[in-house]
Amino acid sequence: MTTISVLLVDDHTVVRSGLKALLGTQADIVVVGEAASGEEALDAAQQHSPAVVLMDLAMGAGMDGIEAIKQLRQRNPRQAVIVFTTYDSDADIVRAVDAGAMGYLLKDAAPEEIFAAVRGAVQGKSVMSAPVASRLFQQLRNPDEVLTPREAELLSLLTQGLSNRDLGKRLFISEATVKTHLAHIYAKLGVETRAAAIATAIRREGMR
Amino acid sequence: MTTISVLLVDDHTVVRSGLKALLGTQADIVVVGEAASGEEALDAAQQHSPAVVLMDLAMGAGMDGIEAIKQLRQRNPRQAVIVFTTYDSDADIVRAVDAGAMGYLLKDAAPEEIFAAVRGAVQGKSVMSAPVASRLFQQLRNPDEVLTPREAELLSLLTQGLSNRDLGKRLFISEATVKTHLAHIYAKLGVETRAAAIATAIRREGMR
DNA sequence: AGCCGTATCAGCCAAAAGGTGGAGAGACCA
DNA sequence: TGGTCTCTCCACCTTTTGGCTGATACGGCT
Repeated sequence: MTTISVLLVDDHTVVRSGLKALLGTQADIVVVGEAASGEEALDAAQQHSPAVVLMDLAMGAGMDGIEAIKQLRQRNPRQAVIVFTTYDSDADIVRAVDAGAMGYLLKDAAPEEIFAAVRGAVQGKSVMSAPVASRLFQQLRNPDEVLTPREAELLSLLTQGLSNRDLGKRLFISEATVKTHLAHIYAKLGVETRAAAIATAIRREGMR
Repeated sequence: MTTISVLLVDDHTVVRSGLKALLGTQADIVVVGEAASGEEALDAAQQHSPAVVLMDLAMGAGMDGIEAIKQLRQRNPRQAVIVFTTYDSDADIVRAVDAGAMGYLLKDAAPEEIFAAVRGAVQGKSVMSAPVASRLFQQLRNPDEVLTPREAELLSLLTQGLSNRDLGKRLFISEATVKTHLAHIYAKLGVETRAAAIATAIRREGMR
């Protein structure tokens, strides 16, 4: 039996410690490294070449999880990345899958779920928590309401309270394009104003 | 040296596991029980009579952390409860302290911080994470930044995504008055736009 | 009685946001 | 090849919001 090497990426020491303890009980899984930020994750991945990277999306300052996934995938496409986060936000799921994530687990997942996800990932199988799966399922039924990756990215910045001008600067697009995206976002979220969009995004989409 | 018995309350298996692993490295601290909900916490506390309860505030369904703290304190006032949660929302901090919490730690706290908090708690000392302390300190220094009841009421409606006109109708005041209140709210929250105010209110003030 | 905080309202102006309609480029797929 | 999706951009216009400077009224505190 081949052992599966795993890299843990989470800015919470407690969570890394917990994952290490849980994964340590499995004979075929070995934690080869830990990282507390996106930057550290890239370094650690380079150094240890883990088969699987278990990564939180929200990491305080610096590079966020999505960006880290993109770069990890770019450097080594054979490395499987599993998202391990607290919230099942529609936008995050879309963006993570888009960035190349192989799985999407919630932090309240049972240990068996985590083990199964790690083992599945090395075989090219996607494993996700039930709530995540049901969200994706719902989106399949109403494809008109699914935000595109770009829209999700914009919405995420919108919830920071940025103006259209700032959004444009941040995303390197014109204010006109920002307005176009916003109009689409409003339609998909079923709201009419930026204020309602933010409220909906933070509450329903779990964006924070 | 007396050992300190601790009960862990968190709906995330990974977090409980991590806390157990970290606390297990300390000779004077023993984890005597775990619970995944407020209800379980009350049972476990009855059974194990721990000196300290480390508790998350957000726990899926059922009783929330604040309510659990109140009941724990009511049943055994000598038991110290330390909040161990992800967010440092003003509202949550106030409510937790009000419910009788002895400390307030964030999940990105260093292990040493957690140990110190547990040891401090049995001696009647309050320990809190730096961001939490700085929030409380800030409020003491700048009472000017506390919202008036009317402002809080308006802010609450604002987070529903209402326009100035709608706010006026809802509160039976003119749009001019709404704008005046908003200007004050923006100043107190330290923001410049309605969007940022909503984002701040929902995240920091815990309005939802 | 005078002061301060709170809540109410007005007018004016500049800036931002939203609505409408249109359009081109690139990717992807049938 | 043609259709569809996504992302990008523009112009024009209306509505909304925000900044500023005022004002009145009520209650509590000194």
